[in-house]
Amino acid sequence: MEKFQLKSIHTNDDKCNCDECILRSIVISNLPPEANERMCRLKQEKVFQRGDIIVSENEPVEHFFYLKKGLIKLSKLLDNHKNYILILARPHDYVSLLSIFHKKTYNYSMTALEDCEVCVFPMDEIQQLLITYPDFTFGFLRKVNKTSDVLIERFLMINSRNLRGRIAMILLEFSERIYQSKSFEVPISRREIAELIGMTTENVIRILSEFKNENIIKISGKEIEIVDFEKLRLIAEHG
Amino acid sequence: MEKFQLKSIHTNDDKCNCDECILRSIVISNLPPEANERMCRLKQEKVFQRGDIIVSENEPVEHFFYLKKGLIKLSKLLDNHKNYILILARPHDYVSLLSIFHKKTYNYSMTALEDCEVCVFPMDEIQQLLITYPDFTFGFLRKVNKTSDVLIERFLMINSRNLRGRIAMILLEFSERIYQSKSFEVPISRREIAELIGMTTENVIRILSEFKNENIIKISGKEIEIVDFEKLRLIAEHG
DNA sequence: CGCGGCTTTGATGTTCATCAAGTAAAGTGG
DNA sequence: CCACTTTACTTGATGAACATCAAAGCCGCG
Repeated sequence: MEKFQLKSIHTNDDKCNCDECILRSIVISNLPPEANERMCRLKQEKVFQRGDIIVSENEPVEHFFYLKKGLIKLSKLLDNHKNYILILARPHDYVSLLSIFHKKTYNYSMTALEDCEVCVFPMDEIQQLLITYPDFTFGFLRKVNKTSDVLIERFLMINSRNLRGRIAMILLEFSERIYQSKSFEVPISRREIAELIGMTTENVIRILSEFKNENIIKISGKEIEIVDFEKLRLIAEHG
Repeated sequence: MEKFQLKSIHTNDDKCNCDECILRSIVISNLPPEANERMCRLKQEKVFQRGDIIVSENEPVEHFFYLKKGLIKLSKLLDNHKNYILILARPHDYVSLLSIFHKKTYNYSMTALEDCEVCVFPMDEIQQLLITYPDFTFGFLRKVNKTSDVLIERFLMINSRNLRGRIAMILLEFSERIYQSKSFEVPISRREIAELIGMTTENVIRILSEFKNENIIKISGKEIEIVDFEKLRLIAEHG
């Protein structure tokens, strides 16, 4: 468990490229210019490397994180020993909004699965902005709603399917949502796949092998190529 | 499936008892008086009877509902044939906030499990209030965050437990969270219990019988009394 | 009174976790 | 850089947990 290293921080006060920022364009679309400038001044850009923990469950909420680039996993420890991965998230996904407004500590951990660029804002300043600009708050409200809906729907889907269906789902998720490519390098271990879709590591491996033998996918190590989308979709649908 | 009957609506323009309303005291604590009055004017109180559908999945979002009194179930149809109950909710639980700000249609159905009193506000007026009073929006933000956190945690707990653990959990939930009593009348059918904790009706019944034979609970029909909280908690913990 | 939905119990088979054991890969310290 | 340890991956065998199927009793309702 590598902890977030101070050395990996890299602040760029010189150039502010917030104009093209997704955060700005989506959450805070129609804010007055001075608010944008304020956001921009508050912002610290940090770079996290694959494997770095961005935030840890139970740490005090002192910053709001916006994932600008990269891929992260959102996870949670349950019953003090079992780890669950809730979802893998890309920049648009706003998982960092999930519970920060009602708890003083983070409810979930965020870990970088690729090298990530993250915008970090002091939480108290964000709260100040929320009070000042209702549009801003409203944008957050929408995002928070959407984020949890996606999570909930995913849970229901996963749990209503048998193991083959779950593996099919996650493979399609990698291909379509995360990488937009029929071949990709799985960013997590087999054990983590298991934690993500609620099954054992052994069965993850077994079913991946089955799919390989049925010529649905090709595997070499972490590299997977989807060969037969039709079959995979059928397996994912039926459950 | 009884549909929401117009006859069951009952508007009380005469007396406005919003002063003691939980919604007001929690979400909109420090609003100026004129905002409270506005909320009060907008409000329609409606009464739903046990079994009434308060809102249906996929209906357009035109109202914001606040459960003032009673008990409801939040449910969702998946794959067009399988029904899932997400959670049972009491007035404080704000499940009506779940997805209304990012979709034009309701994402979940709400059904009255007891006779319910519900405050209904026109959605466009709520949005107006949100724009006008940032505190109001911020209160919502906190509640939305909390609501989804509760749901997510519950999902993880349920799915990490075996069937006996799940039944134990739900029994404790009834006793402690919903009724605050060691004996209660289960407000849903065995099949609905199954839909709530992801198992089959038969096994719900079987395990309830086991618990009865092990002198953990007493059952007569829908009436359940918890006899041995210790054992039940052990079963719920271990999973 | 008969029908359909809810409840209950039993028998059966499938799905899945667990255990075990072995290989490969990756990190660690001398 | 090599021996060593640990972690990840893989396959097979076994049994437990759970869903499914079947059948019957119960109750409310038209």
